[in-house]
This record gives sequence, C-alpha cells and structure tokens, in this order.
Amino acid sequence: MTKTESTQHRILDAAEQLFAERGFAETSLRTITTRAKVNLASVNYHFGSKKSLIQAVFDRFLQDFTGELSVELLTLEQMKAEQIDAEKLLYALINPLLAMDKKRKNAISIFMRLLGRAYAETQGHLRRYVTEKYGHVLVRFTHLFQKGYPELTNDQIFWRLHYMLGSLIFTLAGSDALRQISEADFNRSLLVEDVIKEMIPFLAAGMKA
Amino acid sequence: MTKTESTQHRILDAAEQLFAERGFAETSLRTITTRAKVNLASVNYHFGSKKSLIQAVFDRFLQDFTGELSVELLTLEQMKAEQIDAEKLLYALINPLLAMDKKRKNAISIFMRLLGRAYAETQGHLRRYVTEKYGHVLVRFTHLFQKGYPELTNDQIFWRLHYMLGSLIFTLAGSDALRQISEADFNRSLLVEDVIKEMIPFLAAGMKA
DNA sequence: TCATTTTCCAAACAACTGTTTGAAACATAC
DNA sequence: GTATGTTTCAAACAGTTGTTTGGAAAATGA
Repeated sequence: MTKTESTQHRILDAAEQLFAERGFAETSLRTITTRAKVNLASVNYHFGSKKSLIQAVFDRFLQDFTGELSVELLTLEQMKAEQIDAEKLLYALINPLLAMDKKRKNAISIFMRLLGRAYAETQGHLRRYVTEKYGHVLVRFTHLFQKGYPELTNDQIFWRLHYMLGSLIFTLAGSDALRQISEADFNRSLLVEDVIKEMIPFLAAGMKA
Repeated sequence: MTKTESTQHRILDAAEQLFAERGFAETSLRTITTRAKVNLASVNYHFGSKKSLIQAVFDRFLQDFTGELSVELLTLEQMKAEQIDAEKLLYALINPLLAMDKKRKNAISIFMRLLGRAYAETQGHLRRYVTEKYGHVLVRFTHLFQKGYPELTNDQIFWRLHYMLGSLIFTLAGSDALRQISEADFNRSLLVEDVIKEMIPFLAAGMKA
C-alpha cells in the first residue's frame, strides 16, 4: 500500500494541484518538480514540454469525466422526449463529478478550477484542444436538451447551456473558499454535495424558464 | 479632440485590455509599455509596481461601476418589500454595465474578464483587495435580495447570488468568443445587450425557484 | 530669466523562466 | 558476466521578467 508512485504520476499529481491553485503561467516547473520530489529535467523527459504537461493533466481528468458522462447520456438517449427534463440533464453532468470526488479528494474543485482556467485562456490553445478532443460529448448533451425542450430555439439552448456551465464552474471552482465564507458567516458547515444539490433547483428553473 | 492622453491614462488603457485578453502573469510590462507607446520605466514611476498597476486598473473600473450601482440600489432601497423582485435586482446590476459599455467600447467584456481573473486569483491578494474595498455594495445588494424574498434562507440567498454572478461573469466574459461561435453556427448576429436580455428570464427564474 | 520640481528614457541589474546536455545510475535480456 | 535500453540527475543555456539607476528633457513658478 502507498507504494512509491511512478515519476509521471507524481508529476501529474503535483501539477494538477498547483495549476488549479495558482494558474499555469504562475506555476513554474521547479515548483512542480520540488513538490513532486523529482528532478527538474524529468518533466521535459516524460512529457516533452510544459505545454504538453498541461494537456496531459487535462487528459487525465477529461478522459475520466467524459467516460462517465457518456454512460449517463446513453441512458438519456434511450428515453422518450417527454421523459427528459432539466433535472435529469443536470444529474447527467453532476453524477460523474460526484463519482470523481469520491475517488479523489477535492477532485471537483480542482477540475472546475482547471476548466475555468482553460476557458480564461483566451489565446485559446488549450480551449481549442479541449473542445476538439472532448467537444462531441457536449454536442450530445445539447441534442438531449433540444429533445427535451423542443419549444426552445437553438439560440436559447445554446445560451442557457452556457449560463448553466457558468454557474457550475464558477461556484464549484470557488467552493472551497466560498464554503469557508459561508461557514464563517452562517456558522454551519457545508459539503460539496450540499452546494451542488442547492444548485439543482436554481439551474433547472432557469433552463425551463 | 483626441489630444495625446497622459502617460498614466495610456498605461491604464493598454494594461486593462491586455490583462483582460491574456491575464496578469502572461502580460509583461514591456508589452504594456510598447502598446501604450511609453517608456518601460514609467510604469514603476507612476504606479510603483506591477501589482499596484493591476489594482489601479481595477479601481478605475470599480469606482465607475459601484458608483452607478449604488444609485440603482438607492431607489430599490426606498421600495416596499413587495415591489422588489428578481428582475429589478438584476437590472440594478445590468444597467450600470450597459452604461459603461456605451461610454467605452467592449467595456462589459473587458470588465467581466478582469473580474473573472481576479476571482481565479486564488492566492487571493487581488480578491481580498476588491472585496474589502467594494464589498459593502454587494452587502447592500444581498439585503435587498433578502427583503424581496423573505421566504428564502440566508444560505439560499448567499448561494443563489453566487450562481447568478457565475452565469453573468462567465457568459459576459466570453461573450466575444461565444458571439462568434453563435454567429457561425446559427448565422445571425448578436449584440451584448441581446445576450444580456436573454439571460434575465433564466436568472430570474432561478432566483425565485 | 533662473531655479526647482516633475517627467521621461536608455541602460543595466539580479532573479527567474523553460529547455538542453552528457554523464551517471538503473533495469532488462541474453 | 556483458550489452542494451531506460530513467535520473547536476549543471549550464539563452531568454524573459520586474525593478532600479542616473542623467537628460520638459514643465512649473518666481
């Protein structure tokens, strides 16, 4: 148990945490390799470059997430249009997230932060990489949304999807910090799952509006 | 007309645009001073440091925004509880934004990008600076929300406010890019105002849920 | 006009960045 | 054992970063 992990694994673990905390440009390879307790040169040896390391971090998360999301979408795709509603669509996104969080501590927060940073990367390398490699799953989600709510125009679907993602990413990315604020102000503790469950009615109401 | 602006003004203009586009760490002082057509040393001369320059950029935006927001809140604060609803609260935020956008081109997109980046700054220097200096306006907004919807718990108010901000910031920060996607996919042009008006029913429904 | 303060500017500074190198250490197979 | 391929490591590389410096230029006030 807790065997010494491989160098690549250790680098990925340290990198994803530091990238989520500080951002890509603000995290130097020396910080990563120090935390991972590996030699500086091993990043370039195993991953080629810092850019490739960033992509590798995303790949590990997104393969896991999109895999589970695809299963959720498959069951929804077999339903009739009347059976599809906003809540079911939301849970198709949230269930894979919660599953990730069970396997790895703070996975949701880290993952959402990374997504937020990828989105902020307006120069777009990373955003393009992510959408080109994993965009097809989002397209399937969009089609289910249209199927469940045929009275909405394509534009409305498109934008409401982004409003929803905005709430999700923004809130869950900051859930650590926000939870602390909430605990200080209202003197009660909150779990990520509680925060998410609080979101469902808000988002569902908006999607149906 | 179009007199040569002061050095500080030119630096602020170049900086806010570049910070919004690329981020703080990704934007060097040399890039800023080149675009502003001023000497490199003038940033440290006029602002002291890069960090102070970032704060100055935020100050210029936030003084403008919170000033106008405060006026909107004042009229709401004179209303009876029954008159306050989600739509009015949303317009209290949105009207100052639209006013800014009229004065300065793409101001909404730039402003929201900056806010998103400040929020992502989890180390927190900037976030703390912003909340400490301008947080009281947000507190007034929260109180109005509570007044209008007394059936909601403090927790619900707190979180729904953040869901709303997430949608707003996320969507409007990327509105340039998203508008392009939307125009390509659905072959119709959109204005920022249209995007915002699309958001109102979504957000209002969620807040009332 | 002269004296004083403010602003500008080219050059240099030390610190840090991602990446490369070549040899050492290790592992694997024969 | 030797030979072969893989992985680690300290050191150095060239480039970029924010900041400082000291003198020139401009502006200000008497």
